[in-house]
Amino acid sequence: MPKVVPEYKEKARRNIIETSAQVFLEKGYHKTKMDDIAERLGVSKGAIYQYFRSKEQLFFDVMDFFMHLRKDEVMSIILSEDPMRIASADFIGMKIERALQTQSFGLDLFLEAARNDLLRERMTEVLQEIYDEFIDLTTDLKERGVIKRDADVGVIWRGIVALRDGLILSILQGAKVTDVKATWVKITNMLLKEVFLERWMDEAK
Amino acid sequence: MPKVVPEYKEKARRNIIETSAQVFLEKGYHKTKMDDIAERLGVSKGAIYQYFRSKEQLFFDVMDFFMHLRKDEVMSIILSEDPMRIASADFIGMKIERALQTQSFGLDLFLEAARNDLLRERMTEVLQEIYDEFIDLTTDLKERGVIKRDADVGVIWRGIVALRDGLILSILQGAKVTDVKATWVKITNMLLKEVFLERWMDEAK
Amino acid sequence: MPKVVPEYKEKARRNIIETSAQVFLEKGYHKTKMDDIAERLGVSKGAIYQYFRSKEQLFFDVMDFFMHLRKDEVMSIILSEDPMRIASADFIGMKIERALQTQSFGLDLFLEAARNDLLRERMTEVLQEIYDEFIDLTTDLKERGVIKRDADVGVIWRGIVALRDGLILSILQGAKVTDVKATWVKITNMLLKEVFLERWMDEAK
Amino acid sequence: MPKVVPEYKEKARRNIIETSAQVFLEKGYHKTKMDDIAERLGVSKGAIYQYFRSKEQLFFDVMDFFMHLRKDEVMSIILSEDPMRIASADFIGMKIERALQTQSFGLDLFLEAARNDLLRERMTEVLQEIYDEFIDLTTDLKERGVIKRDADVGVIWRGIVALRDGLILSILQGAKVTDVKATWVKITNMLLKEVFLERWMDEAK
DNA sequence: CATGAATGAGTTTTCATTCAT
DNA sequence: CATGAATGAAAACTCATTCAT
Repeated sequence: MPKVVPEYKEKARRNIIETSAQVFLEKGYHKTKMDDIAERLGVSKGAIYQYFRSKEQLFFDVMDFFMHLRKDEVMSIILSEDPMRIASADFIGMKIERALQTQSFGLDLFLEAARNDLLRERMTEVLQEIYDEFIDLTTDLKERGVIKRDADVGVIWRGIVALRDGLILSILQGAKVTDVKATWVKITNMLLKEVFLERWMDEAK
Repeated sequence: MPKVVPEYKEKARRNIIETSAQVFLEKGYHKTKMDDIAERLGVSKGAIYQYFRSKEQLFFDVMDFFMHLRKDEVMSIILSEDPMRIASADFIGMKIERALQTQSFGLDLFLEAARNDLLRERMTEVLQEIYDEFIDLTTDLKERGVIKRDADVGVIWRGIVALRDGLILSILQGAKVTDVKATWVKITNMLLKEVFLERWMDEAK
Repeated sequence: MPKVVPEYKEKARRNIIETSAQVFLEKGYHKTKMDDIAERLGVSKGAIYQYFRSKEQLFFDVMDFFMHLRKDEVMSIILSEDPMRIASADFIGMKIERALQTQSFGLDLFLEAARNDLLRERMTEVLQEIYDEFIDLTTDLKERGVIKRDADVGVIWRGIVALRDGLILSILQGAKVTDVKATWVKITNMLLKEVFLERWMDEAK
Repeated sequence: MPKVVPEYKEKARRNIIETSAQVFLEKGYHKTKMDDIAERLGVSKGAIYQYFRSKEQLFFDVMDFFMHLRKDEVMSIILSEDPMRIASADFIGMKIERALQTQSFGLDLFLEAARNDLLRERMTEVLQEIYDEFIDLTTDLKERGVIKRDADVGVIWRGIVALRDGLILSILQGAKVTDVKATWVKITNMLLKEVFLERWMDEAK
């Protein structure tokens, strides 16, 4: 490992954040010990403190990382050629799998973050950013005749996101995977029909 | 001699559970200290240990209490004369208010519970109980012509519950109350229309 | 030990302060570990934290204790029937002995305290209290013809106190005990002659 | 080939000592981190370890440096044409200013050193050196009729040094600057009168 | 030689749990 | 039974020192 190059430090930071993200995801914030993270990284505890002032600060930066992941994820879906694929069993299936693996899908981390004023503000900010880009996009799509002019896309989109999170939560509470998948496919289809013009939907299929 | 002691003990247990539930709701599981609970109860820490082996056991029983609360709540809605009131801004408004007050609405407690094998099983059980009663009820309603014969009520119900949880989560992440209310009203209406016969819905209004 | 009586807690606090004072005196603030104090007390570390929020707070209270000790000491000398005994080899001898035992006589603790704004203020306060009582007393002594009307007792008193502290410091730096004693006797005699009327000094002898 | 390397090394050592001395003075021994010193020097931590085995060894050498400073200071005063200037408000004023700036005037460093056997011995040694030179000088001055033949110059000198240190300490404990200056001027004048012949003192003015 | 990232032993602090009163 | 002081096993964080680059 080249330690003298200037980029090294930034790379190391990045590495710590991504590894910590994994561990936080698996064990939750409170059950994750700095020792756990250090062990996973294969370094000593002290090394982490060279990059992050405290566990709280590390969590802060991990959450920032998660938010950007989420944003990128949402954007990539919206901007994809086939937004209808959201309404597939596969789409939710992937989420479910990750939820079952990590026992949380990060929902508890977001809830933990919601208890912190600074992080809550940051979350609101990112949410707004996503929403703004989303609205720009849909305005364009309305003009191009892809989605209905009178559709309240904000409502539909918020509904889809909430449905996803709520269903993930139900999975964690023991709901059956098949039930959850069926629910997702049925309801997202209903919601998307409210938004997309018939003609376009047929083509998408 | 009347053996009042066992009854007293049960009452005391109950009291501890309900008070602990409050505190867990407010502060989350990990941030709640046995001291906090004892203080809220107005008793000494030692007293709690007379009724519960450990903090974990207490949490276990508190979660059991919560699950039954949830079940009762769901049942009372389903059995009410006017199931359509679910699809009102007021209904979700109440939830939102509580979420904002407690910073969690208990979602984090359920997630914490999901990490515990025993509790997760228990949750699945209760969920199934609710579902079974729900199916009984809807079979009856189909026969009485209140809801459509071909409606997949399971999907709709799961969707509504997931939507509620997901929207609460979005509130905690900083979404605007008005947006969330609008989303709830719009989508639950869509979902309920899928289930109830037109005629009945008009009457309900 | 009766633990339920209300006075117990105050007694325990007192005990911790006095024992900590000893240990701080012997090892200095930074080299004293909470473990050291706990061990000397014969209790666990945790017990100390039931009475003091932090090591810093404990130090604060220990310094308060020291200041009152100092005040009482000064007062008892001033109010004694024979203030001239200050100017004796025995008087400084006692201080020297304690300084050699504790390697500091607490001077380093006062210096440590001087770095803390709150403690410095508190020290100034106590100093002023001592000074005020001192002035009251000397005004009375002037009227009763014990000390000279034109004597600047403030200067003399400050000089004596400074001399004591400075000589203690020199002892810690390796000065010879006999030299220090001789210095003390000679100079304090000079200073007191400036203040007391001849007649009275003869009597005192 | 000129062997400049060893000279360079000595210069570097010297530089580290002087800079460390500053930092130790400002923050005290325990609160000074090797990082602080390295940063002030503008070099890396590792570089310091090329010249000093450990923080303790560095402190040792810094104290040696301080002792020589003190010795030089004392000697320059004694050897100056006008020893009476010691008894001026300006003289103590300078010390006070530095004490207030550094919050210690190094007293805590000397106390810290006093706890170390090796350093205490070293201090005693230097003290003795100063004292010996001092006695040589005063013997000469007695013969030249500058100071009284029967004066106990050792006592007076020790008194003055102790007074200085004691007053500095009182400043750090919150004593008023004007009070301290007045005390210094008054008492040093008294002490010097005991030593110098009248005639000489008049001239000095 | 210089660098500064990494180490790891130590230190403060917390808190569920116990147990003498 | 109830109390709450004491316990002790963590856990976060610090920093002098080392060593690969």
